[in-house]
Amino acid sequence: MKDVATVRKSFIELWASMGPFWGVSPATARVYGWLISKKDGATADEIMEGLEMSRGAVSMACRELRDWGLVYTGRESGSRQATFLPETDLERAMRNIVQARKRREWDPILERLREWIPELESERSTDAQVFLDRLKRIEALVGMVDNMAESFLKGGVVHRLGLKVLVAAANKKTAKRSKS
Amino acid sequence: MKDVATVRKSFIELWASMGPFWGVSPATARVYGWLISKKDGATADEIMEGLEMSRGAVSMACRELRDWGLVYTGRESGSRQATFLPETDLERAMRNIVQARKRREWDPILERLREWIPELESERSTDAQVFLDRLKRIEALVGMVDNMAESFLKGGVVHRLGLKVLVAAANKKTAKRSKS
DNA sequence: CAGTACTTTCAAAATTTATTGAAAGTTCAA
DNA sequence: TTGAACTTTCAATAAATTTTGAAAGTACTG
Repeated sequence: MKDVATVRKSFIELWASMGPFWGVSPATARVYGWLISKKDGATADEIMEGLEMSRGAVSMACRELRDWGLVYTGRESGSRQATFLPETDLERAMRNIVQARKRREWDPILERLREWIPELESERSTDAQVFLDRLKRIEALVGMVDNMAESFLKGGVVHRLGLKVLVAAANKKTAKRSKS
Repeated sequence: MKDVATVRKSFIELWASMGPFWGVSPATARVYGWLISKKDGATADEIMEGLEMSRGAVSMACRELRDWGLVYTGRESGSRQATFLPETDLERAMRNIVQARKRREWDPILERLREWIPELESERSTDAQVFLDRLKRIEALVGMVDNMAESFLKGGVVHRLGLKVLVAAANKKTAKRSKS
């Protein structure tokens, strides 16, 4: 039986290692993980102490988290010190991240792909035609993922769609099992 | 009107910048992008020349791409030199990557989350209870994404699901427009 | 089986990215 | 308005990652 502190520590490290995947540095992710694992919000000083980070690092991390909509800044009355509160609705957190990254990274990609296709249309060489064909396929695939992301952002697709997929997957498994 | 060489160059740089997102280094992604943009496969020397990379770098990149199932090694008869051919079915390429990353990164995460939950069940403090509750929510969300990935890997969900989503999104848009 | 053509490895160098902490900036109670 | 309390910034430093190329390894040909 492990105690809360041990699990918390492991959890925070796991969360930190997932940071780069979501587009934030490990230190930033660590702060979010730490906040999630605590009952109440925390001040910069508490975070500093809890994670052994410098004041500057905590400040940077919290600002980034606020930009992502993963942390809110509260203010205890009678104090000047800001209190940081994590977004605990993880689905909303996920949506925030997906939305921001889509805008920053995905949309420009799609735009550039769509720019290039007409530019190659008039080229005659086989080489150009093969390249054009591949660009079109890439555009189609990227566009589709884009549409899925769009739907996800426009409301709880996670619920509507996730359930459908779950059921479909379950049915498939059963079907396969009964065959063999 | 831009020529093929210009578009190719831009495309390769875009592809390189997407590399880290998929889990490969920019140099590795650059090689794949270059291969996709060419009609035929290429030898290590041709890649070296085309991308101004060292022999070692090309060798590393191609090995990594082969590990991911994104490049096949052919051998021209009468020559000792290996020819590298890209996987041009991008949906399959995507599936290869998703599968590999899921196994390497996602599955261990889920496993650890599921390990921690029972360890906290017996803790009494409010702090532990709040943390436990959040872990459970995370587990549910991660588990759901996992199921979706699973379905995607088990066959052309991209087609089945992607179309549904597309249609749903289109319907929604229409509905909204007719309201306002 | 020896020679040559090609490939892979890996330690060192270069580059990129993340972190720190001291200084500048901001806010608020009095 | 002032000064203390707190926050942010950013240049310097540290860490991590990527790239290179020379040396070692492998396999094909005659």
